[in-house]
Amino acid sequence: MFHIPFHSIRTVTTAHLAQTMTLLSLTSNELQQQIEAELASNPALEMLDEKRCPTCKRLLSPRGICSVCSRPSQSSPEEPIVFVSTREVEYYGGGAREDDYGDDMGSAACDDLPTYVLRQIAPDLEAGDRKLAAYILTHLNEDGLLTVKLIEVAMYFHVPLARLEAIKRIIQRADPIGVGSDSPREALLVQLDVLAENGRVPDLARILVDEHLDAVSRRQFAELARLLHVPAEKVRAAAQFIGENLNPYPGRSSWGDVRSVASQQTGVYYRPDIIIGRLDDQPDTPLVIEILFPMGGTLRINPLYREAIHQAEEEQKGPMREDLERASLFVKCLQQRNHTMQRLLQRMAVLQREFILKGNKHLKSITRASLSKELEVHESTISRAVANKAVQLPNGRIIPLADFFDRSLSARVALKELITTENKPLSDAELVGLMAQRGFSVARRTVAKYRAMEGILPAHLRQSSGASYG
DNA sequence: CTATGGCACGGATT
DNA sequence: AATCCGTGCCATAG
Repeated sequence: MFHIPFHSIRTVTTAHLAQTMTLLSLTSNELQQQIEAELASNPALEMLDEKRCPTCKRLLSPRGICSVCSRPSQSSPEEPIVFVSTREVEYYGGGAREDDYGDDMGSAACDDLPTYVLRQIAPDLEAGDRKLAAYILTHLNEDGLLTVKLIEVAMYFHVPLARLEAIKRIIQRADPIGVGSDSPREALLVQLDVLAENGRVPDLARILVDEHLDAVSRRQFAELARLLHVPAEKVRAAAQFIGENLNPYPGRSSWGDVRSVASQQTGVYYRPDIIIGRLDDQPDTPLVIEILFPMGGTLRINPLYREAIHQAEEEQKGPMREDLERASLFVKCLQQRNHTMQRLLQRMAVLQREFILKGNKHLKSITRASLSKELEVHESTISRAVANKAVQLPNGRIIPLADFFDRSLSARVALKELITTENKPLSDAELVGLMAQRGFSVARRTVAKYRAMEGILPAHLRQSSGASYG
């Protein structure tokens, strides 16, 4: 059964459970819609203005306390700070309706991706440019790449090419970064630019992507090293960086079939629901985990409405009571959801600290079941809480929350390392031995599967990446 | 004969 | 109860 945290046991109805469960599995933008709908249909609910912390701009708790700035004297940096926040949720939710986006979007009732991108960039565009952007966005293929030439669009609309190029540049920097590029190469370059602004990027990466993408994907590191007059090791490192941080097909990062497409699972994802950062961006400080709440302000029951019941006509009282009941249920469910998410992430951050800070290699395989035991909730609660949510890590990467439970990720990373540093192509059977040494006991067949997932060719088709003489 | 990929089964996960 | 994942067996390619 469903475990309720002790302090919130009270009027627990089945409706409560059902609604909490559904709310739990919602993304923050879905939650936003849910809340908006509820707010619109139920007069007993009201949204208080948001109050923000003057120093860090994060949302204050109803009592006016900022979770970050006035945090209790943290005893250890291991303990993460977890809180619900609205920071950085900058939807163009205001006046934007679908019909603002122009009429020429074709019959293709836009997939998620075009609308999603358009929402982000709409505020940055003139009204006229929005139409152009919408047009461009409807000509993306499933990989998120452009299927028309800008020059054609320019002729079609009779606008200068430069204007379209400017729009394209804006699109490319929107969330699945690199979306709207002409080629995987261009997408990668944009991603590199953006990453370079936020952090360090191997200097080789750019030239590799720009001029030698083919060779990189064939893993001809030795030749590249010779060509570029740099150590092979640097080439490998840069190539690895590219593989881990960039995604040549920005569109493929949508939910669902992530793992089936070989080597695409390290993609760029959509808007995060959770942001993990470090306090003041200092190393060795507690992790700050923000569970994004899609709307500013605090949701509560309208006290005036409660008053109004007493003065209402007798036959009105019934329906009004119901409204009130629904409202308080909804608020409770929301609190419940936030509470669960907080506890979940709190625990998760402790368990997977290494992974969060140092990357895939350090992922511990935790199962949802084990976590549910620790937190004393039902397994399905964890499942729902984890489903369909994206986390932004301190290094800026956005991954599905479910990746925290990937049983084989660290094994795959190890495998990739083995292969990229091999001197002669190793057969799957040989890899089994090496993997065992590193603490991964897997079957030969499984090595083959991991290889496939990472998009690594079988041994006999692999270029020797070490010295050409064996 | 060796290295791989396909299919299918069973146990774990959801 | 449905689905996913690791693995064993077998066919096939080199």
